[in-house]
Amino acid sequence: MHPLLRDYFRKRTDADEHVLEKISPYFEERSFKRNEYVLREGEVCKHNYFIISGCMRLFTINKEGVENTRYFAFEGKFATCFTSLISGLPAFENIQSLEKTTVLRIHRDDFYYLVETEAAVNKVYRNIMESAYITTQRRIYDFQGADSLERVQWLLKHQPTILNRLSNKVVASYLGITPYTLSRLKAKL
Amino acid sequence: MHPLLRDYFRKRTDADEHVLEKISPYFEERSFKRNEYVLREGEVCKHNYFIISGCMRLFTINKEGVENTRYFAFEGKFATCFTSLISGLPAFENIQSLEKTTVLRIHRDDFYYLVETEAAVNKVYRNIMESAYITTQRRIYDFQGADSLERVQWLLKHQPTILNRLSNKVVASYLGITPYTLSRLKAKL
DNA sequence: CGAGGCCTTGACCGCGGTCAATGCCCGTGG
DNA sequence: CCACGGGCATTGACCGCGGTCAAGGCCTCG
Repeated sequence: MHPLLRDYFRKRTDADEHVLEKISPYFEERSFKRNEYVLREGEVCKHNYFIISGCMRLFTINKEGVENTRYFAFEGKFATCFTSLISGLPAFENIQSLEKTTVLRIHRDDFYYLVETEAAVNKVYRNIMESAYITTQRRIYDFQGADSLERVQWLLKHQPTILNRLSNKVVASYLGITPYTLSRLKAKL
Repeated sequence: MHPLLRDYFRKRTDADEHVLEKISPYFEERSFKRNEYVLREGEVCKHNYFIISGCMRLFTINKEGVENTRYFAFEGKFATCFTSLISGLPAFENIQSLEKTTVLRIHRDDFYYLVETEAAVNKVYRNIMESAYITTQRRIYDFQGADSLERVQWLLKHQPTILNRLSNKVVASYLGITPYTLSRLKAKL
């Protein structure tokens, strides 16, 4: 089992080496180029991706073509479109790699099989869902009523590396403002 | 076990009568008056509430005193502050009954004990978290970039009863607009 | 070297928030 | 039974934030 994934399980469960080796074969390594689409809106999401290196984003595109980024996943995090993975319905979200990215992916059928049969995976899954829920709620809470300046300051406080690592366009779509406004605000600071 | 709660488990698990009767004693009945606070920001949320009759809302108040309602729970739904229940940390959200409300509540310690030991409760919990996550994501998606008129139309389409059952003030805080704007838009339709 | 993509910056303006005034509904108490 | 008061809904006037559009510059890559 890859050391990053081993760490992930070790931090969240008491799974022993035997269990980890049992889980390991269900994951397979894949690579994506910079800006490659991993999942497109309308497709059914078949995999859960654990990121070894690089970065992905989960985002939607509304009917006017405006992008809204929900989530950035960096090394050592899972990324998938849960709304599709859970339901088996077509996704309304896209997943895109923002850098050259290497992942371990697990098929949804295998994943949910393990959730049902392996306590460690059940626990990790619960932990992922809980974290995703809390993070989402927290972000809504922090952004509600916040103007554009406050949103940028929020990012500086909570995820400052993002501002340097990723393009203005992508960051702006995360903050719910336009790249123009973001550019003006960066100039001020 | 109360028939509404029994239905809830029956729809989501294959738990038999024996299991349901084992779970049942962990729930206790409570009532709340109209507009009573069930949980205040800063308190730790100790219970998960299953609503038998009436209605509650989960909401935050930002530093300017503006309310933001996340979730309405009606009969036959669970309501709690998960961000606090999961972490054991003080809530940044409030829970308030909007009508005279009767609930079955279960203590967080009992609840997580059952999540660990009873497959049916584990499954129900997963189901709740998944639904909460999907609902939140869906709402963000539908609201992103939507102007005030589109938000009201969204509510008419998805939860039309809310517009009659609850006050403008509360509905507006759910839609992320002011009661003034909501009032103007209702006049138009 | 040219094309395309992104960043920057200025000018414009419209949506919706804010504030204030008024009216309505309803519960409470004299 | 009526008078009073508080809370909410309604509506008009105002205006500011931030979105839109356009132009220009820079960088990268083929």
